Amino acid sequence: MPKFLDSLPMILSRSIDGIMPVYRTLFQEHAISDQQWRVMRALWEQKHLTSKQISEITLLPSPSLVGILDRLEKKGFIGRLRSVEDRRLVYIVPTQAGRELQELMLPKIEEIHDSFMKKVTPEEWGELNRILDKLNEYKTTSELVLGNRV
Amino acid sequence: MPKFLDSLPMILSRSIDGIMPVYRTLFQEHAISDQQWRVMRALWEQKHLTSKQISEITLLPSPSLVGILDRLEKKGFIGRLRSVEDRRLVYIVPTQAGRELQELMLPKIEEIHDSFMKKVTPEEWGELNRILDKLNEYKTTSELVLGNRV
DNA sequence: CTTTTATTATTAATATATTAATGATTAATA
DNA sequence: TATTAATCATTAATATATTAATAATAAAAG
Repeated sequence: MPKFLDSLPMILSRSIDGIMPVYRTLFQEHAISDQQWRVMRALWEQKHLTSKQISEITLLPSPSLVGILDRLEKKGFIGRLRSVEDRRLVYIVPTQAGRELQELMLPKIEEIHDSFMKKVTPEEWGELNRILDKLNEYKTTSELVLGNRV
Repeated sequence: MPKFLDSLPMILSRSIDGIMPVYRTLFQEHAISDQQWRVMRALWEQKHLTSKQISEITLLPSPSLVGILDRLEKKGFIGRLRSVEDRRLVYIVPTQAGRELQELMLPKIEEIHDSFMKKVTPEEWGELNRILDKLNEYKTTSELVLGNRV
């Protein structure tokens, strides 16, 4: 009988609840939210992205993204550009102020990341990734055939 | 230079995004939310709890809890009882319908839990918990003295 | 005993998540 | 080509998260 607090959703939630405040201190210094930073961070690695691509990269749901992008646009960190080849697409691009924010924040984000990496060995970090991947693997064909439900 | 997608918040978010839908199918069959189930589940293990205790156990923030409890009360799954010894406290108790819901859902929740447990070895499960705990350990005194920021 | 401080649940304001639906546009098909 | 189906961004409605504040009550301090 697994205890509630030891269930998979709870151990992951506790972990996130412990980790995010460390980042959030930095976010608050720049008056942006977790989600808003996720978008800016995604734009760092690939200069311009459609709304849908951002959703896939950041894991932020499309309907939420509309408001998040609205607020980033209002703050002057991004711009929206309607595509001419496919008029359904909207390209999101960082503004000058957006790029400055990225360059200001990214080093500190990496500092925080490093501070977490120092808490575990590289082997442990690899194990963590591998185990989480295993937990998220889809059921195999044989399991399906045997009628096992998830 | 750690890639955005390999950062700690992102790997945990991806994991949760992969795991919760499995539970959510069950939740939807009973027309309750993740959070509403968390509260009912907490009440299973300890028959009556104050709002604050529920918040600590479920990791749900107190202000959110007010609405969550409102909706559970409206659905007839819980009741609120003002304490007589300390009139600041409100005890939350499952109703008959609430207990029936718990008994209906808990076995299936445990089935889902078991299906996840089958994906990893007991050693891996232990490792996962241990590594997550390590990542959430507070900085040591020596780190603080050395001026290392998190 | 009175004033101050803490605690509990709650409200308020804003941001985000979830699910379903929609308008505009493009791709696929008859 | 005309119609149908698919895609993208968005809206809408409701639920939850975040942060700050508040009313009621209790505990602590003077």
